[in-house]
Amino acid sequence: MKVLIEDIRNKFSQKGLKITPQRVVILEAIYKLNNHPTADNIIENIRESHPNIATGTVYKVLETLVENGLIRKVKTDKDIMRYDGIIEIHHHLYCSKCDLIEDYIDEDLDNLLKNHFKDKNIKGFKIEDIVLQIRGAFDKC
Amino acid sequence: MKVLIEDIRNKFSQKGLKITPQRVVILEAIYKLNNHPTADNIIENIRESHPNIATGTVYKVLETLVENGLIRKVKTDKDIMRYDGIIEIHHHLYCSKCDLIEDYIDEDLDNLLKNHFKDKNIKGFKIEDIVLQIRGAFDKC
DNA sequence: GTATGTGCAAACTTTTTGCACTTCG
DNA sequence: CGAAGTGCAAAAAGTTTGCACATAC
Repeated sequence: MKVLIEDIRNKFSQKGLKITPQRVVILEAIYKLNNHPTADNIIENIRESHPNIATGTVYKVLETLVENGLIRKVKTDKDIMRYDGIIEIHHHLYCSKCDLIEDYIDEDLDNLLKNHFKDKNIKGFKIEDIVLQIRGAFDKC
Repeated sequence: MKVLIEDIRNKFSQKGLKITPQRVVILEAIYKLNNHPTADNIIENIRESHPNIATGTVYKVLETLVENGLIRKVKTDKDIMRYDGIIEIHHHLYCSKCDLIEDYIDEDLDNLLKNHFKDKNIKGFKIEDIVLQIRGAFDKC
């Protein structure tokens, strides 16, 4: 994934967020790592270029990014939070043998779901979005 | 939900697990609470009848139950683990306004998915099960 | 009787918080 | 300059661990 700093700066501006080196480097790391990193993965990754960044800052920045829709939290059944730089709706393949979570994009599937829930609505509940957790095993694992 | 102690005891026996009062009361609590309780919800619930149970024991029992397929962990984007007493495949409605997670059962949907993934398989990945995270808002919230 | 399970308290991990200091715009 | 953001260190919250004791079978 090609990551342009200029794009990242624009995203912050569009949301009215101040552009700070910490925010830029954190969002850049999420895009580069692009395998649903944990806060720790991110810290490790940016320590090279930014050794003085504080853990608290990283968590605060991540929270800000989530609130502003620049990243998403990924649901897992571990007690470590993971983050996703892709904000368009997509699904996740969870490996049952290791911690790998891969993205899965499938427009046919999204259309299928859209049609299904157009006919059949859930009473007392208004759907905002649907994400599939597809659990299984990667051949490589 | 009617919870029969005898059923719970049988489940433990079938898995070769010793029947202890702690295990019985914990599984019973999960069935009774049936709203995807946290470890804390469970402890609170059983303290009335079982005031001396240790936190560590509750976590160990929960882990044993998960390993033996008697309960499931529920994926959330909070850092608190939640548990589900329903082990058959079903989907979840996540409220975007509060912490409510409701079960959603839809056989038509399951058939739709089965057909979709029969035709279209994901290369390098063998699907074990699929759970939908349906995010939205309950009218009551 | 023996393998398995529990209680307890301490430790560990991840995340949050408060406040003085700094920086962006 | 002023509002917003950061660093730091302490603490909170949730979970795990190790070991002596207790219990199920």
